Amino acid sequence: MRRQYPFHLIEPKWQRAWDAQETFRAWNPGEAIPATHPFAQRHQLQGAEPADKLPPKFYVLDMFPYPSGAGLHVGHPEGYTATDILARYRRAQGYNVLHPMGWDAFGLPAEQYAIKTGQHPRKTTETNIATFKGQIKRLGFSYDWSREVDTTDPKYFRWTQWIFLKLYNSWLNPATNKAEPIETLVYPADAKTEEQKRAFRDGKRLAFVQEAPVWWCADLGTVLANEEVVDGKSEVGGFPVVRKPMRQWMLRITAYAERLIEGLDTIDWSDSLKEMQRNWIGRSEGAEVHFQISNSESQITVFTTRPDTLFGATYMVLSPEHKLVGKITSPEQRDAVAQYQKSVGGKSDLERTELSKDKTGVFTGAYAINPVNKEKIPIWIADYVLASYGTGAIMAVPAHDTRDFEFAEKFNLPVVQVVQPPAGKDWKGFTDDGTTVNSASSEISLNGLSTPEAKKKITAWLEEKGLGKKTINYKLRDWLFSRQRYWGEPFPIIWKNGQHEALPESSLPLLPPSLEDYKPTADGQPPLARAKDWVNLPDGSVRETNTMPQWAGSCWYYLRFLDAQNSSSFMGQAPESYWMQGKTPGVDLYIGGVEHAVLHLLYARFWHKVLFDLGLVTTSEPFYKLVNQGLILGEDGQKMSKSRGNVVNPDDIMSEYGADALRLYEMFMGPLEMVKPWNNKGVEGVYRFLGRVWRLFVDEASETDYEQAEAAQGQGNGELLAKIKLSAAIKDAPATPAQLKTLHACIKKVSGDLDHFHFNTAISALMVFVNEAITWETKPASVLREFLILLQPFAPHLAEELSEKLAIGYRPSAISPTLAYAPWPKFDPALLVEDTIEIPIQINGKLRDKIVVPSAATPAEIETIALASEKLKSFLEGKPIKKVIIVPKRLVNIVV
RNA sequence: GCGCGCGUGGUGAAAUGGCAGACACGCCAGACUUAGGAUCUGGUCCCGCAAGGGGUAGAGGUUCAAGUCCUCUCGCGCGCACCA
Repeated sequence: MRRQYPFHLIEPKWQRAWDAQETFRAWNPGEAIPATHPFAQRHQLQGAEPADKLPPKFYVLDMFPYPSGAGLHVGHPEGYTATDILARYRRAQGYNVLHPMGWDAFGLPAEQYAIKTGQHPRKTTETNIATFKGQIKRLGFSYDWSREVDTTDPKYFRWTQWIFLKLYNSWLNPATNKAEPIETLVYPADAKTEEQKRAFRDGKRLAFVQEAPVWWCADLGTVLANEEVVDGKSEVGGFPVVRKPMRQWMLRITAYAERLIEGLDTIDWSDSLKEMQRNWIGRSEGAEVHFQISNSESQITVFTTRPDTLFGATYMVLSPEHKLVGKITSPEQRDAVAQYQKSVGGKSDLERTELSKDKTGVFTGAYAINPVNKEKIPIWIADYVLASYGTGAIMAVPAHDTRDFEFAEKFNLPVVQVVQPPAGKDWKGFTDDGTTVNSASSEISLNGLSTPEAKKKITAWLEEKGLGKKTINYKLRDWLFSRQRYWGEPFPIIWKNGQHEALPESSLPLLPPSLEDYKPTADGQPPLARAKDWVNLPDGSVRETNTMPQWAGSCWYYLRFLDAQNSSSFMGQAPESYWMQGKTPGVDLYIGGVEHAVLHLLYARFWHKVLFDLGLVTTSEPFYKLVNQGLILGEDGQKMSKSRGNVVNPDDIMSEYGADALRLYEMFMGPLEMVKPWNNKGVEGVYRFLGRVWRLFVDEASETDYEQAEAAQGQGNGELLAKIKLSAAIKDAPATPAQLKTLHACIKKVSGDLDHFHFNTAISALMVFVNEAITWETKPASVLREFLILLQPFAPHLAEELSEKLAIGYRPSAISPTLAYAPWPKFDPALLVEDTIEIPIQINGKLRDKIVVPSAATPAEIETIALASEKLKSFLEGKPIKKVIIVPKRLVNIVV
């Protein structure tokens, strides 16, 4: 396609101008703002101002990217453009806008590249960041680059390590339900020796060490968190994972389960996203019930959400890993049990779930006593009971639980009805609420009670008898926080005589050692273990050789942006309270992919709550409003991937159509949250629109001059832009009422749509304006200037260039260094009022005619005019009018 | 299986319960042109020459009025998935 306008000169020109001026620098309270800065001029600020003299804040954040070697794909600019448009819109409205960008740069690819080539991951990371930054800058986003952060920069991860120490040195006080410094811990009376106290203390820390079965991924050479394992495979790469007991650092996120659920009610996220988090946390209310084992001292405790069905418990099941299995198994069953345990243990979780259609299990030979009716019920082990959930043991009520029912059918175990379903439903396998039956002993009867009533009554009875208690269980597990990798934050921890100990804060940052070889050691030790000089300290203690997961750096980067250069603290109190307090507490708008719904967003909320408890931040939630942009598919409607060959490269699009066209297209495709396919023809469409905007403003003859000069001199001479003159149709003339109406309809629509993130319809409103304005013989400069302010958030380069030309032509004194701080126009409803309006007339809801009435017409007048309509005559003939409905200014409906 | 979301032209999509299809792509016709993958003008939901009729996955319902609200069915997408 022929070049519609010289974006190849315009875009670099304005990007350089913004850089030189630091146009988008956001100012903290107390920072000296140069008088020449457009922000100071717009708000008449005199240098350093306290928070209460600054305009209200607007913090708009992107999920910062992992700078991969592949560079940007078209999905990145989607969210980035949306936030940039809103940043520019709020800036024009007079907000102090914080819009930063940085790099989530620790991660596996750089490390794997290092293993292959020996190149230090630092080098790869720097190269990739440079690539990403170049591409992002080419899009003309209004980021404050003075706040750029890089999670792999020691000046940054120093504070990641520092926050880890805060976690390490804190515990959750159940009395206050808040994290407190570990010093406030009250030791139990039986912890007398320092050793006992230490064990107690280490068991309370929010960062603690656990020897536990973890997901080991041999291909990645590391363990993974539960959340990083999907369908029994690693989320990254899809490699097999196996359960393996290892010593690991854990973070006690489970202590915050309830608050992580409750906090969702205070923030503006989509219902589906909140639901995903709730599901992940997986709260369920129920009861723990203790079952005495027949002929034994031991008890089995189970968790159930249906204590009301206790009378229907006809057997019990332990998970194969349950610690009582060995103890209670009868001699006759010992071989069978051992064999079953072995076969299950050898299975990966993938195999376990894949084979789940068919239930398996083995009888232990032991019996338990049902506490409510004293019946002796057999104890089985089966892998459908998970070791990691609840108590790892269940009471089986086959009549009213699908899984138990399948198991009972297969192994011929008794099925006893205890819930009566509503009429017409079979009680076998009925799992919903009903009426309790067959549930009475000499001590208690639940018969006739509804399921919720029965739950309450039995739970109270169990508590009274000491046989159980009400319990809340969560699916959420503690966060496995260590990785056997090189390219991550080293733990500021040393081991002395087998005990861990924190390094002092003053020793941070703790840098990773340099290595020749980045592979884990042959005996499965993390790569850091290769650096003997680094690991072994003079006093005989050794350093922790695990590193933190990639999530660590992204858990708090939004806080570092508030005060990115601070070298004495992770961030200052004053910037924090200015940027995080406001009409919306926390980040005002956070946009990113839904793939972070349960990982990053849950982890970051958890850290934030700990920091809140410790008084280090002032809001209980980090991200007030969150929007997930929808995935962009390839032109074939399939997910973009190299193997399908349907990947669209933003660089190619920018070379051919310019950054403004790419920005505009990304937003014009459809609603931000929707999944939508790419269509190159669509890019051409918005590109043509930008061309029309260009031609609305410039003089054709002068453009021909420019084109000839460029053809003679070669491309790339920005000076030539000066040859292009403003169109002679643009005059410093008063606007006609019709022109003002067109403008103000556009102002209204664009403003309202931006308030609701309806970028696509806002752009269509801009198109409507241009389609109209291009027909005007005389184009008032004042109207066009207001239009450019509306266009600026979407296509900033073009808007700036045309604004400059307009200023040179008409108000040389008003040449602003940028349009970015020009006040957003206010629409005047009075200008939109029409003298007459056209309203439709319906008969029985069907459109029959349209009439033109004075807009001030009363309902009675409208009715008179409507009934006089010629067209209506044939439809009304012979039919009595029952009713006439008049909606003022909207429509008339005649019911006959 | 459970939960959530969505079904509107040839395509991407618009539409506080009040004129369905704004805006754009594509297509058709025309103008300007040596040329057109540029630009401009007009047309474009379906049936019908027209008058008119039909139409928002399907069936029912509420309403003067339903793409929009309610019930069921079907289809698609996403998430969770032996969580007791």
